[in-house]
Amino acid sequence: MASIKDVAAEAGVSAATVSRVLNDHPSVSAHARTRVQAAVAALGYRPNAVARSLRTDQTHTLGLVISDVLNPYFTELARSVEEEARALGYSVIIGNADERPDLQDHHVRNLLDRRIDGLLVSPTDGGSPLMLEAAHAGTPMVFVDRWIPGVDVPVVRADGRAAVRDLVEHLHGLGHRRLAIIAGPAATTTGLERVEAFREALRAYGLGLPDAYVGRGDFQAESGRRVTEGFLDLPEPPQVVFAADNLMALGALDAIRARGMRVPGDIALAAFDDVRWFVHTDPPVTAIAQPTGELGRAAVRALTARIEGRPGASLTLPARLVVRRSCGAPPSAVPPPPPVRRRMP
Amino acid sequence: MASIKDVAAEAGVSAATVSRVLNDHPSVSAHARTRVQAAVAALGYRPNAVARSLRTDQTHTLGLVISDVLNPYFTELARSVEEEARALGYSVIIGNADERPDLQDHHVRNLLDRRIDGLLVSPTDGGSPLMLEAAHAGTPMVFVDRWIPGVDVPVVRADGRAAVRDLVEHLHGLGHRRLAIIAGPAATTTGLERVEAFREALRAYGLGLPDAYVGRGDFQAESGRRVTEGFLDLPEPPQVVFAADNLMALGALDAIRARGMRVPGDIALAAFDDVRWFVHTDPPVTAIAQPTGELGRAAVRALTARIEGRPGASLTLPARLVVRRSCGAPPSAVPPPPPVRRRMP
DNA sequence: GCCCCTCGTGGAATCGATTCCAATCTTTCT
DNA sequence: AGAAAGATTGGAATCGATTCCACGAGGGGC
Repeated sequence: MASIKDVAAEAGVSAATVSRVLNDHPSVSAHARTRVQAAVAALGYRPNAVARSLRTDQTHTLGLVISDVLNPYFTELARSVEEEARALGYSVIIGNADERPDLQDHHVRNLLDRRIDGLLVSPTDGGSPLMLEAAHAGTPMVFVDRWIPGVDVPVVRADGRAAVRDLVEHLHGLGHRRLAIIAGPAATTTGLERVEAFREALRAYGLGLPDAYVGRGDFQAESGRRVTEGFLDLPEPPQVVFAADNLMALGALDAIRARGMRVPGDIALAAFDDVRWFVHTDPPVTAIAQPTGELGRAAVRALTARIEGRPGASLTLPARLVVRRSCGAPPSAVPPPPPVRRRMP
Repeated sequence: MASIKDVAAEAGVSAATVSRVLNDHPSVSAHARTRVQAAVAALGYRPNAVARSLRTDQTHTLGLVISDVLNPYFTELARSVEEEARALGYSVIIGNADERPDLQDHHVRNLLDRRIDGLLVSPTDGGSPLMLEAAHAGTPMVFVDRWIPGVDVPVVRADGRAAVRDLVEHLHGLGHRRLAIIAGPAATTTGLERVEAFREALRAYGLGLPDAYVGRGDFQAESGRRVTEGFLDLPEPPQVVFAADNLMALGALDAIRARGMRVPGDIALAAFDDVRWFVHTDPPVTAIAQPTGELGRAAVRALTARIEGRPGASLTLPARLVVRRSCGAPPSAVPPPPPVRRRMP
C-alpha cells in the first residue's frame, strides 16, 4: 500500500509538502498542490490512520460499551451514537458487555489500549477498579443510561419517575391493587431507581410493595421468566407485573403464556423501555418510552465537548408512558378515580 | 500515559528488553523479566496498540459491515462474530450501512484506512468500485449472508431453498393458493434468491407467481407496509404474504392490522429470518430460521484463516422452517395433500 | 589456558505520518 | 539597490513500539 513517501516521490516534492496538502495547510503553492493531488489520485493513496494517530495522539474514535447488544434499546442507542459521532467526524467502536462485568472490563481495557479519544459507558455494575481508574486518570468519559454514583463523569439519561407515576395511576385506575416489579440488578442505577420510583408512586396511592412482589432479574429475558414464575406461584399472585426492561417483559410473557394464562385478562403486564415490537405482541405492551435517540446524540455531544476541551454537561430527559392493551381496559363497573397527577404531554 | 521507555528506565533495562518481556520472547533472563514485570505493575503500563500496529502492520482487528443494526438478525450475527473473534484474539469494529450504499462505502473506507486485518461484509448492493477494488487488492475478505457474484471472496451464508419448499408445502397444505412475496432489493443476492426459491417451490405445486404478487421492498419495515397495502388493494388480494425479512414482515403486520384484518383469518403471513419476538407477536409468526450464530462464527473462522495465510473456505448452511400460527391451522374440510417432500429435521 | 559457542542485552533502524526550524526564493518598501 | 518581510519548501525529529545486528560475558571442550 502506497505511503506518503511514494506520493512525495511521484509528485516530486517532500513528504512534508504532501502532508501539508493533505491537511490543507495554507502555505502550499498552487502548483505543488495540484501535483500532489494528481499523485494521490494516481496511486490511490490513502493516509494510514494508524501512523497519523501515533503522531497526533488522536484517533478520532469513540468507544461505546453497552450492556447488551441483543437488547433493542441498546442497539437503538448505539445507532444514534454512531450517527451523531459520524456527523461530528468521529468513528465509534462498540463493545458488548453482555451484562457481564468481566466482559465490560475486557472492552474498556481494549478501547483504552487503542487510545480512543473518549469513552461512552452504560455500566453493567458498580464500577470496576479499571473503570474508576480510567475516569480518575482523566480519560474523557460520559455515562449513558446507567451511571456510577460518586464518579465525577457527566451522565446522560432518562428520568422515568414521572412516567412511572403515570403508569401507576393508569394501573390503579384500572382497578389493580397488587402490583409487582421485576427489578434489574442492584449493582446498576437503573436497577435500583426503577424500583424506588415504583415504590414511591405506589405509596402515593396508599399501596405498598411487599418484598415478595420485588423480583430480582438481570435485564435478560430468562430472568424475567424465572421471576414471573415465582410471582405466579405465590399464594396471592400479583395482578400486575412491571418489568424493568423490555427483555424481562418478554420473559414474563413467556412464563405467563406457559401457564395458559392471558394478558391482561388473568394478569397485566407493563415494561420499562418501549421497543417497536411491543406494538405487535399479543397483546400490545404498555411501556415507558425513553427518548433513546436523543440520549445517544446528547451523550456524544457531551463527550466530544469534553474531548475538545469544552465543558460537557450532564443531561436528564423525561421518559413517557405509552399506554397499550396489556394492562386491560378500564372496567366500566368501577368509576375512574379522580386524577391525581396529569399525564406528561 | 507511561511508555515503554518509562518502563525501561524504571526497570533499569533497555526498551528492547521490555519489549521482549512483553511478547514473551525466550531470550530474557529471569532476573530481567521479574524486574520488568515489577516496573510494568508499578507504572500501570499498557502497551500502546497504535504504535504496535504501526510497527507490526497488524491491528488484530476485524471490520464488520452490516446492512442494518436495527435488524435483530444482524445484531445476532454481529454478536456471534464478536464472540468468535474475541476467542481468536481479534477485536471487531462494526459499521452500520443502514441499507445505504454510500454509508457502506463510508465504513469500508474508514475500516481500510484503519488498516484492519480483514473485512466481513454483508453487502447492501451489487458492490461499489471501492469494495471490488479492496477485494482485488488482496484485503482478506469474507461475505456473510449476502454476497457479490463474480468476486473471488469466500461466502458464508444460509441456503433457504429447502426451507422455502417446506414453507410452500405447509401453505399449500393449508389450502392457500394465491401466494405473494415481499422481496428484497434486486441489488442483493438475498433479495433475488428468496424470490427465485419461492417461485420454484410454487411451480412444484403447479402454482404461478404473477408479477402483481411480487412486491419490491428494501428490507426495512416501512417498505413491507407499503408493499402489503398494494397487495391488499389488488382486485384479488393474495391469501398469503411471505416477507423476505423480519422487518418487512413487521411492516406487513402493521398494514394488515391498519385495515382491521386478522392474521391468519383474513390473510396469512410468513417471514424469512426468525427472531425471538416472532414467538410473541399476535399471532406468532411462521418463519424460516437461519443458523445465525453458526454463520457468524464460521465467517470469522474463514476470515482469520485467510488473514493467517490458511485457505478460508466458503460455507453454506441450511435454514429451516419454524411453523407457528400465522398461516392458519389446517382446515379440516380439505384433506391434506400427499407429502411431496419431507420437512427438514 | 585458549577458543568457540550460546545467551542476554542494548543501540539503532524502522513503520508512516506530522511539525518545528532553517533555508531559499520572491516580493515589496524605502 | 539593498534590506526586510513573506511565501514555500525540505530536512530532521518525533510519536511508541518491534526487531535486526553486534557486542560482551560466561561455559564447555580440547
